[in-house]
Amino acid sequence: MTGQVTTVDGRVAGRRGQATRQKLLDCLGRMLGASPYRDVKVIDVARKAGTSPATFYQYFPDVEAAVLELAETTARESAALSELVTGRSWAGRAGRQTAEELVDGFLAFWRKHDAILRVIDLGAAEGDRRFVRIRTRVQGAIVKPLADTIDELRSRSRGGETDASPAALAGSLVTMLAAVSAQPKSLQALGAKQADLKPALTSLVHLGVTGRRPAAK
Amino acid sequence: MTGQVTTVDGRVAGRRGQATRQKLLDCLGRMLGASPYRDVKVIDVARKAGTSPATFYQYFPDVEAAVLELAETTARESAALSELVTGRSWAGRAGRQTAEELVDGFLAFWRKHDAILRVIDLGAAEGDRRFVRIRTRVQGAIVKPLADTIDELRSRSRGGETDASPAALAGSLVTMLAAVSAQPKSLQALGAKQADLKPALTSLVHLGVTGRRPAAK
Amino acid sequence: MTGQVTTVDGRVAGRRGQATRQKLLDCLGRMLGASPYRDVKVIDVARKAGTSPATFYQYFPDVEAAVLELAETTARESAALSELVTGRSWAGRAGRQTAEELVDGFLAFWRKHDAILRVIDLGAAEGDRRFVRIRTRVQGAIVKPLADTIDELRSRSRGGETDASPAALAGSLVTMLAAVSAQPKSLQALGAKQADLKPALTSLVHLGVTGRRPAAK
Amino acid sequence: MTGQVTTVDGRVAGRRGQATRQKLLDCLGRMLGASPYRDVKVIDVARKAGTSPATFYQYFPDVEAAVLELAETTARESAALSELVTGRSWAGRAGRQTAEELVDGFLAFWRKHDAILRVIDLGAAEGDRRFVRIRTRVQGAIVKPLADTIDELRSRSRGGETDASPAALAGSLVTMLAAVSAQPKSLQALGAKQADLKPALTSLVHLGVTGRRPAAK
DNA sequence: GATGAATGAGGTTTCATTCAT
DNA sequence: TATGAATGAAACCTCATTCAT
Repeated sequence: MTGQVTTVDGRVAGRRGQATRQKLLDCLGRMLGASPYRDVKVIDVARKAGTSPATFYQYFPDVEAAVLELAETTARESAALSELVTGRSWAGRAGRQTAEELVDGFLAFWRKHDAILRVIDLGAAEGDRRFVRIRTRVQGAIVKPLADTIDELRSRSRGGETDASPAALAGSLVTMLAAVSAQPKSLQALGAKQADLKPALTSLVHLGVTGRRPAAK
Repeated sequence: MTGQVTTVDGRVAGRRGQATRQKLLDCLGRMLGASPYRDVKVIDVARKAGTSPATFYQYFPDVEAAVLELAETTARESAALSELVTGRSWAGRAGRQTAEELVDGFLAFWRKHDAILRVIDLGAAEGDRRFVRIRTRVQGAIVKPLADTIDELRSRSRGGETDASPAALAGSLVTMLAAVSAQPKSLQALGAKQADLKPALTSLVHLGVTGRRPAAK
Repeated sequence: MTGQVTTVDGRVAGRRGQATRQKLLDCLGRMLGASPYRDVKVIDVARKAGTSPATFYQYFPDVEAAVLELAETTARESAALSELVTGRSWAGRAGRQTAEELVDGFLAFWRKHDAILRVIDLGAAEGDRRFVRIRTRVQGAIVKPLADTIDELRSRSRGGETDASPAALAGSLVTMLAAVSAQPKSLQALGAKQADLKPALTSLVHLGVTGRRPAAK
Repeated sequence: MTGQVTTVDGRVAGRRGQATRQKLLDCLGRMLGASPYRDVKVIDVARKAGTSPATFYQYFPDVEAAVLELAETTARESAALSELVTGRSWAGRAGRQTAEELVDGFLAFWRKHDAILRVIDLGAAEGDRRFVRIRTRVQGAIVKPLADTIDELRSRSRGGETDASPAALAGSLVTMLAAVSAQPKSLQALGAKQADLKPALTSLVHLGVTGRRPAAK
C-alpha cells in the first residue's frame, strides 16, 4: 500500500536512503513548528538534517512535495480519529463522556500534529486542491461518523423537526475544534481560562449532536 | 488619533505620498487574496501599484509591515461587529433572528476581509505576538459582548447550573464562525450543502448562547 | 578672494542659502569623523543637517565636491602653520623650544582637522590629483620653510658635508608628524606611553633639522 | 595552526573551494591597488575572479571580511621584517648600512603590500579595532626590536641622559617610514627628488636610533 | 548515496539624482 | 529656496538547482 519509496530520478531507495529521506522529513516537520512557513527553505532543512541541499533534491522535487508527504502521513493517522465517535452512546452520563472523549482525543491529535495541520489549513484556505483534499480527509474522519450519529439519533427520537443538516452541524463542530486547537492562546487572550476550554467545547459538541445540554457529572 | 503617517525615514507624508502609500496597501490587499502569502513579493506589489520597489520602501520596511497595517485597519473596522450582539433579544423568534443576523453579519465581514484575516490567523497561529493581538481584537469585538450576554441570560434564568464558562463558550463559537468562514469550500467537501451551512451555524450559536434550540421560523 | 558662493546651477547664494550650505559642510565634517568615509552618503548628510538630499544637490554636485571644499578650507587654514618655523632659532635651548612648539602646533592642527585630513590622505594615497595637491599645500606650509631653515643652518656651519637633502629631510619629518597624529592610538599600542610621544617627536625633529640632539631642558 | 578554512555556512572547504577562495582574495588584493576602497564591490571582485557573487558569498560575508583576511596574511608576512633589525650593528659604516637596509627593506615591503596596507591604515585611523590590531602587529615587527636596540645602545654608552623613550622613538621612526611609503609622490611634490628620499630616511633613522649622523659612505 | 561547489535567477535594498511644487 | 516624492540603476544577497566527483 505504502508503495516503494523512490528517489526523484526514479531509483528505489535502499535502507540508508530511506533513513536520510526520513530524517529530512522529520526536520522539515520540526522546522514547520519553529518558524513561519514563509521562511522554511530547502537549504535550512538540509542543513538541519545534517545533509546537503543536493541530497534533499534526491528525494523531493521541492519543499512543497515534502510538506505534502508529511501531510499525507498525518492524514493516514487521522483515520484513527473515527473511533472517537463510532459505537459510542450519547445518552445521559455516557453521552457526556462521549463528548468529553471526543474533544480530548481531537485536541490531542491536533496538538501532536500542530505544525503540519497548520500548513494544511493554510494551503487549503489558499485554494490548493491537494491540501483541500487532505484537509477533507482529516476532518472527514470525524465529521462523517458524527453526521451519521446525529442522523441516527434524530431518527430514533420523534423526528420531523426541521432542524439543521447533520453534515453541516458535524462539520461546523469539527471545524470549531480544529480552529480552537490551532490557536491555543487565542481564547485565553479573550478571557477564557485554560481550564474552561474543554468543558465549553464538550458542552457545545453535546448540544450540537444531541440538541440538549450534557448531563451533570 | 490616527497619528501622522510617516515614511520609513521619519518624514511626514503629504497628500501625494499618502495616496501612493494607500495604493500600495490596496494592491497588497488584493494580492493577498490572489496568491499564497508565501509568494507575495515587494516587487510585485510595487509593480501592481504602478510604482517602483524603491517607492514601496519609502513607506514600509518590508511586506510584513504593510500587512500589519492592513490588519490594523481591519481590526479597527471589526469594532462594528459588536452591534451584532449588543442590545439584542435572545428569546423566542427574536432569538432565532438575533442568531441568524449574528451569523450573517459575521460571515459577511469575514468574506469581505477574507485575505487579510487569513494572514492574521496564520501569523497568530505561528505565534507572532503582533498578529495574536490583532486577532484577539477582532474576535473580541464579538466574543466580549457575547460572553456578557450569556452571563446575563443565565443570571436571569434560575441560575445555579454548573455550566460552561461564558467566555469560553463565546470564544469557541466565534472561533467556529471564523474558521468556517475561512474555509468556504471545506464543509461542502464534507457533504454539507451550501444552503445548510447558515442554519447549522445559527443553530449552534443559539444553542451555545441560550442552551436551547432556536424556535422554528 | 573667496569668490562668490554659488549654487550648482550657477545662481549666487543669498544669506539663507549660505547658511544651509554651511550647515551641510559642517555636518559632513562631523560625519567624516564619526563613520568610515566609505559609508558617508548624501542622504545621511542631508538628513543630519535637517534638510533634504535635493537641497544638498543645490550646492554640491556630489559628496566628493563637498569634501574637496572642506579640504580647501583646511588647506587655507594650514598656511598659518608656517609661523611655527619662520623666524625661529634652532640654537641651544631656543632650538629645543622651537622644535617643541613645532611639534605641538602641528599635532594641535592635526587633531583639530582630524577627519578631513584623513580623507585627504586617503584620496592622495589613492592617487587622486586634487587631493594630492591639497595635501601638498598643507604639508608644504611647514615643509618649505623647514627645508629653507635646514639649508640655511648648513650654509652657516662649515658646509661641504654630503648630507641628506633638506627638502627630503623636512618632508620626511613632517610626514612623520602627520602620520603619528593620524593614528593616535597606534604608538601606545606599540608600548610608547602617551607622555613620551611629544619628547620623541621633538627630539627627532631637532635631530633632523640640526643634526644634533636638543639641549636638555 | 592556520585552522580549517571554512565557508560562511560552516562547511569545510575542499581543494577546489580553497582555490576559488584564494583566487577571490588575489583579485581583491589587485583591485585594492587599482581603485579606491570606496569603490570595490563584491560584484567586481567576483567578476574579475571569473566567478559569481554567489560564490563570493560562500566564502566571505562581505568585502570587509575578505579584506581582513588579506590584512591578516600581510601581518603574518610582516614578521620577517624583524630581521632587518635584530643582530645588526649600529656602529660606524656598519651602522650606516644597517640603517640603509632597514629603510630599503621596509620600503620594499610596503611597496609590495601597498594596497592592503593602505586599507589597514585607513581602517585603523577610522578606529576599527580589528585593523588597529593588525596595524600594530605589522609595525610592531620592527618597532619592538628597534626599541630594544635603542635601549641597548644607550645602556652601553655612558647612560644617564634624559633622552626620549626608545619605544616612542622607534614607533615614530617606523610610522614615518610607513607614511612616506604610503605617499610615494608626496615628497617629490614638496621638492624632494626621488633619489634624495632614501638617504634622508636613512639619516633620520640613524639619528633617531644612535643619536648621531651616519658615517659617510 | 551523498555532497562539495558553483551559479543563474530574481527579489531586496539602497542611493544618487531629478523634478514639480 | 527648499523639499516632498519618485525612481532608475546598480549592488546586495539569497536560494533553488545542478553536476561532477
